[in-house]
Amino acid sequence: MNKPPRRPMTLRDVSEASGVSEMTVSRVLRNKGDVSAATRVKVQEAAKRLGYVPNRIAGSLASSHVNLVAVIIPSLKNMVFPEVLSGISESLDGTALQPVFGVTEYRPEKEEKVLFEMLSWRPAGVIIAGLEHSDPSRAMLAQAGIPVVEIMDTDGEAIDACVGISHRRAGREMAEAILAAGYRKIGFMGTQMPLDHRARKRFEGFTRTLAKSGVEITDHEFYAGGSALTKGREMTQAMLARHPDLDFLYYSNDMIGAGGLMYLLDQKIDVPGQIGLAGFNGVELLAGLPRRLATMDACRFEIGACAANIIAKRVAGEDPGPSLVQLTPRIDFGDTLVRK
Amino acid sequence: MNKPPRRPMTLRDVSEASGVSEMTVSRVLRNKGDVSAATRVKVQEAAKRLGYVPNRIAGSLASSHVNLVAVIIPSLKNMVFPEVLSGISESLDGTALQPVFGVTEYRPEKEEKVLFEMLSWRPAGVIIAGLEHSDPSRAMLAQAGIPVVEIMDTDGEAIDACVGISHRRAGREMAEAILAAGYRKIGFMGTQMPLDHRARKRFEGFTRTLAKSGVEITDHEFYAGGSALTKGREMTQAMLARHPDLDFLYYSNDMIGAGGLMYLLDQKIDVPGQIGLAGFNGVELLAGLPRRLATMDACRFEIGACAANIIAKRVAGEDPGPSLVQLTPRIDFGDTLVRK
DNA sequence: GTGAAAGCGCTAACAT
DNA sequence: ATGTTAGCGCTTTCAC
Repeated sequence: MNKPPRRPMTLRDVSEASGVSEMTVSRVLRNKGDVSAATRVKVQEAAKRLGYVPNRIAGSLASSHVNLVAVIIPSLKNMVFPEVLSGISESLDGTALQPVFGVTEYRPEKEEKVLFEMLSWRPAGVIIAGLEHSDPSRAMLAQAGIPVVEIMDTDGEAIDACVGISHRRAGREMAEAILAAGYRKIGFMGTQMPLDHRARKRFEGFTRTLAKSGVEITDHEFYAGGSALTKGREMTQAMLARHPDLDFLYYSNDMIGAGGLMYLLDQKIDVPGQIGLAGFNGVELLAGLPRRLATMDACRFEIGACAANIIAKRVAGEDPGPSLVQLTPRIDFGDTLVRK
Repeated sequence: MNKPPRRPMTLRDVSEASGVSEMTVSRVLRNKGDVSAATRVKVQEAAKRLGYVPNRIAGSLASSHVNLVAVIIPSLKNMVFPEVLSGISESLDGTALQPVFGVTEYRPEKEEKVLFEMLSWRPAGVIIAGLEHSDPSRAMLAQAGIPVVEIMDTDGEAIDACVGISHRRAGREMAEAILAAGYRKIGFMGTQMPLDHRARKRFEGFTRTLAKSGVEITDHEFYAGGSALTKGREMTQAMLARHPDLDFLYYSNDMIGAGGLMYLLDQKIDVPGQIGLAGFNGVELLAGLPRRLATMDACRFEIGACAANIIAKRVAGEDPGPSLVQLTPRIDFGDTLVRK
């Protein structure tokens, strides 16, 4: 039985074990340059036998190439972001690039910290949620000299590239659909998140469009914490108690919308006859509900995949295509938003 | 307007800008060693003005200290894992350590690749889901000379430390509860995942315990892909069509369980009078459903937090506590598993 | 309290 | 096809 070596293994160990120079070992392990088949085999065997794991820290320092892509998102608790990550992960799968994730909790200071931390590893690119960043954050991104893709939102000024949807437009289109369907007494429910700029923009797009038609939302409520489904239930109940004459409820996400839907069905309220409903995100989950909630897909997976693709292309020196990719989600009317 | 420098900034730039030696600049930036207040201020100002971001690749190579913790999980699509990540992330928040995530898609080869990739960054520790790994993976982990915490499952042989629950026991306890409640004609539904060892162990614990009481499951079905809620619906419908006399349905996760519950409620079937139901995971989501599905908490957040804690303690040289932490989830009977 | 020298483990560039 | 040399940007160690 060999004890595991205390000193981590180096190229030199493989070199000695195989009787081949460090340089050639390095070449074999990276499939770079011409190496004779015989040497190649000798080296590979030695490396495998020893269980050699290269030290990328040294490698990256020497080559000034890093195969990391920094990905910065607000949260992991909202399924939206894991889905974006999946898109990134899958899109990067064929390449040598590797995603590294950081979470900001919707806090600009935390974003700054995480960004600094990640940039200190000199990643090959950055994918970051949103267009709103502190000045130091923007400065860091601009200075980094690497591709930066801001994702999820296109309403604003991008530093470099941008992939997402217009949340103002999403709010606007939902408002238009609701008005077109004949609803007029409208309530809004959303998360209490001053720093969730995308939710804010949807809300703004929504209320402004209503205003243009002379409609003002009758009631609105914002929540924080707790199970979204439960909150949707509770808020819906409370809002209808305050305004029994409401004929439409727009929810800033599908989860609370689903909660509201469940409540209304429990109460035997006619949906969408008496009250119409809509959410946002197009979460796959909802497909199994008794009635399909109207919603709008946020293109989460696609956004991740496309952003990663831009980074990969740029790193490879290929043409990454346009630096602004605006996806245009369509309304899914489901069963809860229909002409009265 | 200054153009962003093409050559990334180094300590030397800060040194020159501040008139202080590189060495002292380094000390200031790391709060190490004695530096006069005057010099400290000079350096900090220069660093800030220039927007200097240290190069941790060089730093880590020189110091052979890396502040990364590798976290390896099967998937991001199942909310369970983002929750574990949140636990890790929060637990590491006070420390200098930073989590780095890799996804295996439940495939041992991919796990091996991801592990190799991550170990090549010489992380300070590894947190990895499950106890089942390929021989090369186990060898890498054992050789790495860093703390390794295997999480989520305690049924097996850990390489180093282990934090999780016993899924066999979870299956067993659920079986016992179901039998105690008087149910006898039992159906099982789960994911078609030969490589999801935890689901497999729950199933084994479940069926073995039933067998001890002379009960064999009447029917079972495994699904792959699609919306879990929808699948739960469909499978439940199909299974009841095959066996209308079933009196209990055990689902390997809460999502398909919720789908089943919705179907049964739609059909006006008496739950839990005619049929009892149980899921697994304790997903917060379900709190808003019309009836609370019986379930068992998988302690996801807690597992992540505890694992991260062990790594942090070990890295800090403190006592990490016992190397096997077995959490014991209790059954939440909800409204769907009650004595008949 | 500060600085100079050496070297972390690897790879680019240049031999041979 | 293989080896040699220099150095990536920082920190450790030791000197002052």
